[in-house]
Amino acid sequence: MKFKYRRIPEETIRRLPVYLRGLLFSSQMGHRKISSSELAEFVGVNSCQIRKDLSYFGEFGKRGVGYDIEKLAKEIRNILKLGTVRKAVLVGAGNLGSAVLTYPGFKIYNFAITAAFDADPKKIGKKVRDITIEDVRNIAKLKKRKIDLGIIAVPQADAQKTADELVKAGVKAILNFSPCYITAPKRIKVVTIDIAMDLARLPYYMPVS
Amino acid sequence: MKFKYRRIPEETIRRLPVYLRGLLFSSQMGHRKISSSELAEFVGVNSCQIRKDLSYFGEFGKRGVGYDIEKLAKEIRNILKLGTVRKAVLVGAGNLGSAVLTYPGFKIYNFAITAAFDADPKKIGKKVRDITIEDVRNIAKLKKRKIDLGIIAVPQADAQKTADELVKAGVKAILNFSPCYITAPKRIKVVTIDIAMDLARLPYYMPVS
DNA sequence: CTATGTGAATTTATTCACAGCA
DNA sequence: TGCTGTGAATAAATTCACATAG
Repeated sequence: MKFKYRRIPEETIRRLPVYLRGLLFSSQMGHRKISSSELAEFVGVNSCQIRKDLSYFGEFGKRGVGYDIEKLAKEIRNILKLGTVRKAVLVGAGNLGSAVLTYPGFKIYNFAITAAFDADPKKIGKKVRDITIEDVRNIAKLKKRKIDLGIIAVPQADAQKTADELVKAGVKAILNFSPCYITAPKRIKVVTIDIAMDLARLPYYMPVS
Repeated sequence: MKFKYRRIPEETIRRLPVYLRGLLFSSQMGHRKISSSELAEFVGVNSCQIRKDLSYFGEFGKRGVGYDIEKLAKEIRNILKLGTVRKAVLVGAGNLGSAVLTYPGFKIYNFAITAAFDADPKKIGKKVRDITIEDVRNIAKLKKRKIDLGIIAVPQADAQKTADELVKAGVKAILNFSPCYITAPKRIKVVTIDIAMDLARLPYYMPVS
């Protein structure tokens, strides 16, 4: 790389995990190397987009050949800082929260949910997998446990309050499943996943029938 | 509106449900009208973005005053074609699928999940809410039931096959929760929600500590 | 010859800035 | 005066096109 520092597009960062997923998939199929066009097939992104995205971080391929899958996967993990295990906490152990707690897809990115909280006395004390659900009023005590990530799956009305408490408890980023906009100090990255929101725009694209 | 037809940005469509959610929230707080800057506060989008987005579809506000909340909400519902009830089908009633099935947030967009399928014999025949889980091999029979939307929450390996079957069964759009890219004829809009994917980019934004 | 890496061109999206209406 | 609606300006992202390395 000729080391011209250029601003890295948000969209590029959003796509890197997609590439990583594609690489793992291809690797599981027994492949060792892959071209940008082959990867493009797997992930639904065009090939020069992929090359451009990667070029922000270095030269990872061999011209005329393609990319070594293991090597590229490692590079992407490195860029995304997925190298170390990250502890996460879940707040809100309702239907959606419980699904998140048992979701197997987090492990490959080195995330481990190590604590869960809920406000419902009936849930407090219960065990889901190896996690005992704690009283939401004790979130503050999390601080000692060095948790990097907060996952919010509480009702809309409690979401902002929960976010504030998580920030106080020292999380560095928040994944929000509550259907609302939440704010946090700008050093804390917040990503909101509102499943109804993605649903709501589908009819727009449907033919009038 | 002076009726110059301009291409409507994808991003605008993505934001309309966000505005709608903000309007409903504001309405619940007892407000009747709202300015673009007030709405901007609620939804975390800047005010001229909101005005520009709306301007693609018409003139819905009053200068010097703002927008009538009910009226604007109605207009947005109309643009998004949320006026009629849409039937949806869920395929895959695991943890995530079940959470989707019980998710309360779909109703405000006029979606109703009216059928659910699974491959697991232990689940087939069981009832979740008022839905009886059917055998996944019977998806083809859906065709008669005029379902608009397919929701996929099956393991990665079965996702594409499920999508193909849903397309054959006549769905007009697909919401995919499986962690993989799926293809469909281009008349069928596919939106993928991969919760691990959104998680995976958070460490990038975390300070090195 | 093949597939990468990348400036340049193009397209798409956002923000500015202000005219114009209530 | 206050806030909308919108061209024009700017910024961001994508795609082209090709020189370059293996």
